[in-house]
Amino acid sequence: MEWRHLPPLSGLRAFAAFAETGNVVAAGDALGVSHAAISQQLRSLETHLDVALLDRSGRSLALTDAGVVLSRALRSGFGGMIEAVEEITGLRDARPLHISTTPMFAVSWLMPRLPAFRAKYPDADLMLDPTPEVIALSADGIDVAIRYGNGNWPGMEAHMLLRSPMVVVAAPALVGADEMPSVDDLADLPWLEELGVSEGNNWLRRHGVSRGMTRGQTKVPGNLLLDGARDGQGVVVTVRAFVERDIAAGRLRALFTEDEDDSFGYHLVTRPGVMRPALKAFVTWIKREASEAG
Amino acid sequence: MEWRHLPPLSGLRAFAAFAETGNVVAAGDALGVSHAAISQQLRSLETHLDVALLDRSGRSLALTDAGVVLSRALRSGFGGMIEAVEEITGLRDARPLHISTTPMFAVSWLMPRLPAFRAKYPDADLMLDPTPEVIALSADGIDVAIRYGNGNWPGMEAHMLLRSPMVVVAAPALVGADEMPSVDDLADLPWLEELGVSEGNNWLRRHGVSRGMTRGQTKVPGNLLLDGARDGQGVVVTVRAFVERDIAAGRLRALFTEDEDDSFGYHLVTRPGVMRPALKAFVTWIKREASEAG
DNA sequence: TCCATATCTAACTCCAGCTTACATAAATTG
DNA sequence: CAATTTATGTAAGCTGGAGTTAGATATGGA
Repeated sequence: MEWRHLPPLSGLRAFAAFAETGNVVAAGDALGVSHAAISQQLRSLETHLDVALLDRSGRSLALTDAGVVLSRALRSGFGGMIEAVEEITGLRDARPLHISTTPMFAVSWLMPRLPAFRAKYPDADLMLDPTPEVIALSADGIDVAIRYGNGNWPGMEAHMLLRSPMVVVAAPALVGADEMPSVDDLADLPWLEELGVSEGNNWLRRHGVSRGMTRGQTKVPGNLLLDGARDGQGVVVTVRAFVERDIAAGRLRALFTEDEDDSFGYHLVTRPGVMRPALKAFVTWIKREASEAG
Repeated sequence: MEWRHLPPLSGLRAFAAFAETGNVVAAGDALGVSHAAISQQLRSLETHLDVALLDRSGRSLALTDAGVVLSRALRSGFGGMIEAVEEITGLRDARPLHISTTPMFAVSWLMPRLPAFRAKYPDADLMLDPTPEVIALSADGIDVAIRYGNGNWPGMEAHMLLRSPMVVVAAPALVGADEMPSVDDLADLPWLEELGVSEGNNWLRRHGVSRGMTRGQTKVPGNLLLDGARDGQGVVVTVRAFVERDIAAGRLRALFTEDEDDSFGYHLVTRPGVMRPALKAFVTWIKREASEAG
């Protein structure tokens, strides 16, 4: 280990806290010190490394490219350390299982099944983080994440829970029951989008759709998205499995189904390594639950 | 990030250095401080966490289970930080590519091919670490490892270079040219083993052989192993691909070939993420080299 | 232009973390 | 079994890193 290359650790800690919070005051709060302390540490770290980590134009600080690289390493580095400390001091056992998922999956799949888990493992405490952003598992104390994708998360282990393509749907009230609207028609219709990052928005971005159609978009909270679609308030991009029954019942029409390889779907994403008992129980349970549902 | 759970960083650093070196004096040298400083840091870390990290019975310190857990997290945590710092300060580009491999593979496969790489990329500096122990790539600044296994390294990306089972071989001079020796006969023959951890020793351990046959073992440096086998000095466990020609020419006889699934072989093991240019060149080159050889 | 909201700087304080020197304890050896 | 070697532990004092407070400075928006 090349310890000589390791800068003063307090500077790294301050920088990591700043990168996490985005401003020096909040970083100071996070570490329990004053904002001036953070400011000094940031400056001394930059002079020590002789690398610009922060872009000081403007009244707030932004990370440079080098700063982003460093902050990522620090986030996972300190995160792993904190995790290990929690592990050996027993803080981790006492803490509830943190499950990160998207609002869409939480509402449509996970929450209806949770009572069964609670019944089977009454001792396990769960904590759902329905945060749509992709996060580094170890840094935030997340035990397991459930994400839509093709199973390729570098450094992570993924297990398919629900195989399903993306689909564009709308209520017959909006697009009519018979004729298939053309692409141009779709662009003229109102669209409902989920707030923030979500499966649907990722799909739109991947297909470069969002740029072309700035008009007629309505941002709604994820849990209201499907209700809005059924209600004819707009066109929605979502995961097919969640609207299968609506389509069958005629409440929604599938306007376009993504014909990707069938590796896309919701995956259980965990870190390699040993799992604590509560996590193991949850993972085993959800895998069985998924295989029975599929 | 739960910064409250992070102990004083100097204590963690001292502990990591101690875990790496195994004694307080060497740890002090590594960090450029006195042994007393390490000793104090270790003690204060233990009292801070209220967890026994060190077993103080005997005159030297040993890690407890909790200590091992923590040290692993620290090793990879600090390692990643150092790596990121080297990255953004440009120290990394200047440094030669570090390739960790086993002596067996280095001698039998890699080194004969290296001149071709040098000819193609004269600017790239290489550094072979023929260390048999499995190491954490990021902590020691290793860019890529080449290891025998089934491709399952959690958190790593593995690419098959040379598919081959293990085989037990000996010279006809030792076991005769015709009759196949029985298992009991084998136990009576002298065995050559590589020093330290190696593919062959791992195989022996996996099969529980080493315990039963303490007599007649000779430990030799890896590069002399095959010469000794051809010379009739003992029975050797090795990777079949390296003795294929010796077997065909009658210099060695295959006494037993492992009939495992064909996922076993030498793999190129890298960390997920972006590679620096020199590494990318090497990886591309060695993959092509391997596919042409196979 | 003024105000709110940021970050930066200066001066001062203090204790974490270091060094040196000595103590202690366990293996090793004659 | 005492002497020696080789570890780690402890004490005491020094010093600079890391923090605080208070005030300066810069930017963006009303």
